[in-house]
Amino acid sequence: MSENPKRMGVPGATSCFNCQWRERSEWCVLDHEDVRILDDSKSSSQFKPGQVLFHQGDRCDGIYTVVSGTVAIRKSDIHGNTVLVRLRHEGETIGYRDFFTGSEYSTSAEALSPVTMCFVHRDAVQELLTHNPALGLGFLNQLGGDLKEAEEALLRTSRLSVRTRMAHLLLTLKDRYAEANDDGSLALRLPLSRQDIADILGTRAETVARTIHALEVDNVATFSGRNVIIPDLDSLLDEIELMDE
Amino acid sequence: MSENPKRMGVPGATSCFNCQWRERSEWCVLDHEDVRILDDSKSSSQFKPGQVLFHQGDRCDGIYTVVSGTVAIRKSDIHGNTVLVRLRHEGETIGYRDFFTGSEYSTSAEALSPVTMCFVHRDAVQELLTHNPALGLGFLNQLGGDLKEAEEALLRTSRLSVRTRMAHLLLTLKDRYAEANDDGSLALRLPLSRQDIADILGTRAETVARTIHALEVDNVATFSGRNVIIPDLDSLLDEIELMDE
DNA sequence: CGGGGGTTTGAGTCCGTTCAAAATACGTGG
DNA sequence: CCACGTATTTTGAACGGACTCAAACCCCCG
Repeated sequence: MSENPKRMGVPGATSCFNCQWRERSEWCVLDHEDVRILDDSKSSSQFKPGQVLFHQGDRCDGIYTVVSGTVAIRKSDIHGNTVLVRLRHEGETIGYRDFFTGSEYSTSAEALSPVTMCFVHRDAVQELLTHNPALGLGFLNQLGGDLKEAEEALLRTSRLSVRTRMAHLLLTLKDRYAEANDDGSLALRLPLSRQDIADILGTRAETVARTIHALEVDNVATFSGRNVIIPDLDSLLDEIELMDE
Repeated sequence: MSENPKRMGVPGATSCFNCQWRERSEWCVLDHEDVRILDDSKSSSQFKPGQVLFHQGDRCDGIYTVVSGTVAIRKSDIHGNTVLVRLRHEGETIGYRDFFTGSEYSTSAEALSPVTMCFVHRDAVQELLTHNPALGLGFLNQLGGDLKEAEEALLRTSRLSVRTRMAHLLLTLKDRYAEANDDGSLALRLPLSRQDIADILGTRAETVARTIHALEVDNVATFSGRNVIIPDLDSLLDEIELMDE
């Protein structure tokens, strides 16, 4: 988790050449020459929690990659109501859908924690894409994964109860946020408000509160604010059962 | 609609060079040389209504394009329950998501009408992709569009009533299937069973029947089997109203 | 300490589900 | 072409999960 303590250093100090996140992203297919192009055109920046990386409707001029932190992708309707669509974490890319399909962002992005981002301008992306067809395949793969997730979310939302969906959400969040306690239980701090949870589950904040209460009664998970304790992973898994492959 | 009556002719008789569907698909970016590769490796075939093009779990060895007819994409869970995920029509491509993300199909495809398909083997796709980066961009664009649709469907399912979603479905189907009557009303024949409609809307067949009844009472649409008449498009549009951009 | 947003709780209602039965459409063979 | 068996569709009645509106509560921060 921390073989390189300098990864949180000053943004400008990091070159794409030795960026460990690049190795794990779709940018990993680039050769030396192309990495130089990437390095020249990328700019990185930091955001405080609550800060907005871009707004829905803004011109989409390139692609972001999360270097560290958690980013919320939100979508707002005509009434100004805004719903959380998904989360993005370190190593993941942001804004590439709009980059490939339209000229402006169809969502907004907001930092949920202190966040470091890298931005690659559209010209550079375009150039790299023609240089290296494998890069396109990387994005194709990424986009395909997102589509798969969206389709699964659709099935979950229309066939599973809020309680089951809540359990499923906890299960996915634990992979990224949970740490094991000595007694075998799991502890995690949610990056989300109750309203955000409601948005992801496709329900209301009140229902989320009630569902959380129900899970506590059955000792599946204990909530205190954003801190969650899962005493036994198995009982959480039992909540699922009826998922398709 | 019919400047070329021969387009429904024997599959083998059509070359990619003068295929009007190619012009409108992501294959349109290919140059003369690449079209030859495409033409050499493509094979076309016909399917009767109800016939399956491929099963979930089959090896994905290439990409299909619909030349004519309507294809249903279905997903089945472990219990064998199967749900309709989406429809694909002439000019659209099938199976490219699984092609780019995995090695086997995550869905099944079934002909809903007499269907003619073209199949391009993975080797040819791979070759064309490296020849021509623009082809990758085409698929990127396609995939991005699918993702956008899936996200919108997700929001609709979790925030709109079944009735509103039904109206929305009719609206999208009319674009492809409806014909105007002399009295200004629209007539269309649904390619879907009630159960299929229920799957798309994320509800039950019984609820679909009741919703249809309700729409008839309010004179928004009249159903007789799979035949639908929409007396006034405006009253159907009124059912929507609360959609986001 | 006194807001003020996010969260929880309560009570009542409604939409959609469930299970069951009736009705209709459909395909097949006589 | 009709009769029959099966599958789909419709209807009914009862139930229940999630929503709505509203008030109380609790932190967090100034």
